[in-house]
Amino acid sequence: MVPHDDGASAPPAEDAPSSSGFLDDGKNTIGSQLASRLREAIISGELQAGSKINLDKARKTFNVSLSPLREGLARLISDGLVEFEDNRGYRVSSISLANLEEITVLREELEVFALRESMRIGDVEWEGNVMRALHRLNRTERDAARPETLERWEEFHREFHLTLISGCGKPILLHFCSLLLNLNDRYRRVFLTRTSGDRNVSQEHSEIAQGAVARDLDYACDMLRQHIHRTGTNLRNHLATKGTL
Amino acid sequence: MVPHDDGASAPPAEDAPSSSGFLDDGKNTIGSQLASRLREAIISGELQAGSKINLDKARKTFNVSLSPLREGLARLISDGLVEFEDNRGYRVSSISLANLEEITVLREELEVFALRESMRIGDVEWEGNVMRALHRLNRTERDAARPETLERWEEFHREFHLTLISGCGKPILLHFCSLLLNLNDRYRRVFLTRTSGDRNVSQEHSEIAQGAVARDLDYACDMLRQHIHRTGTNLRNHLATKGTL
DNA sequence: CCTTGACAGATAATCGATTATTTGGATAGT
DNA sequence: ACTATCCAAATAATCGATTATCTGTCAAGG
Repeated sequence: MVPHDDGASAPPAEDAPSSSGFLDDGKNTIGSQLASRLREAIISGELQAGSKINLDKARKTFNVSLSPLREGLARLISDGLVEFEDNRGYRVSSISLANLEEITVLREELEVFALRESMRIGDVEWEGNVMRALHRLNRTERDAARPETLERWEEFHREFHLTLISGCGKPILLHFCSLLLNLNDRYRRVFLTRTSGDRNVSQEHSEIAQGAVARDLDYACDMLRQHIHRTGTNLRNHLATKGTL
Repeated sequence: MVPHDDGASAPPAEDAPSSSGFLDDGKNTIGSQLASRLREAIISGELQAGSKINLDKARKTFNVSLSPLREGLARLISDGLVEFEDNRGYRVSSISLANLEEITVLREELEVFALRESMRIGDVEWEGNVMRALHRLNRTERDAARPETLERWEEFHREFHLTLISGCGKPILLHFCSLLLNLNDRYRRVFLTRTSGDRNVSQEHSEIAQGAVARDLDYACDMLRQHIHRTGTNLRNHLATKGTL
């Protein structure tokens, strides 16, 4: 058995190919790396919603050739972050009130359903993963002044929600939830750099997680639904205020 | 230089299911056309589930270059019909009992939810579309001896189910349902060339549609759920019998 | 002044060739 | 015999250049 160097994500050297590293995991091809970079650029708001993606400029910006660029963009289409039309190219998916509301509603339906299934059939390892994800999340500070803490918090937050439903044994459902989470996170990162004053998000997460491992189906599902709903409401308000739609 | 076309080149405008399409195309690029051809090949079972897709062979089979081939395959990944791994290429998604059951369960959840929403907010035009889709479907014969009737029936059947939920005003949800329908249709086309004897599928569709336009929420949803469930059960039985899984 | 059509620049799609990676099999060492 | 290592064929990824398509502009005709 190979020691699986887990731990914190090692900062990948900018351009260091395989030479000495024997543990080169996932992101091997340029296309894959691009997909990650583009995804981050879109979710973080660096690439504005609705804007056109000029292949030539993108090619120069990222110092890659067309083929891997298209490859990367193709994956973001699967993620719902990029749209495409024949002969007309790619553009960053638009945001809108209706879109946000749909995402929220679908998260309430799907994530809650997945949580229920997880509680129904999840095993002890799942419980452990949930508690770990909760702990890491609540131990991570979220300081709007330091962007790197935001990014880290976002990562752990996403991880927490996915872990929560990871016991459901339904890969397609997990895939759907993952997409919705992606879409939702973009709204939060663009419009919400801090938590609304009247919420204690850490406590909300704790309540959900503890209800989940205690297999208190109705309680946990209700907490999760409210959690999602509150976030949706907050986002809607900020979108209405700041957004120029 | 002109790409020489061997005999297989069919008139590309042939399969125009666009009910209202005065603008003929949409399938402009080679990549788009390939996506359609590959999708049909997979759903119909021509390309066996789980099999590897050799790019070189596929390139020759379809008389295209690598770029559009990858383009087309990328779209099928979005559809869940093809899987991909870095440096290891593409393969047709596997089928399994668990996969079938998940698809069925998710269809029951999502399609029924979408139907309810459609009945709640769908307009008169939606009602009309439903009735038209129902009529076309029930007027189309399904003769296992003539494959072209099967294809046509499948097309109308898919169209019916999508139309039924098209009034819900939720594009992402519709997208999810469309994917699930794709995945489900593959099972049916591989394992069920005719309807189970104890079912009257036309009547089932009629009941759903009429309940829908009558806005009888609970009735229509219940009928749809049963309809999906029965299909799932039938498929499971055939899969257990014929399939070597 | 408005419409129509043609031209040119911009942009996307595709190709053929090249480079990188994986995989299976042969070979050498224990 | 068994394992590890290295090679070569197969396969995927990437590149640079070419071809096809679109889009805006401008001039001619009504």
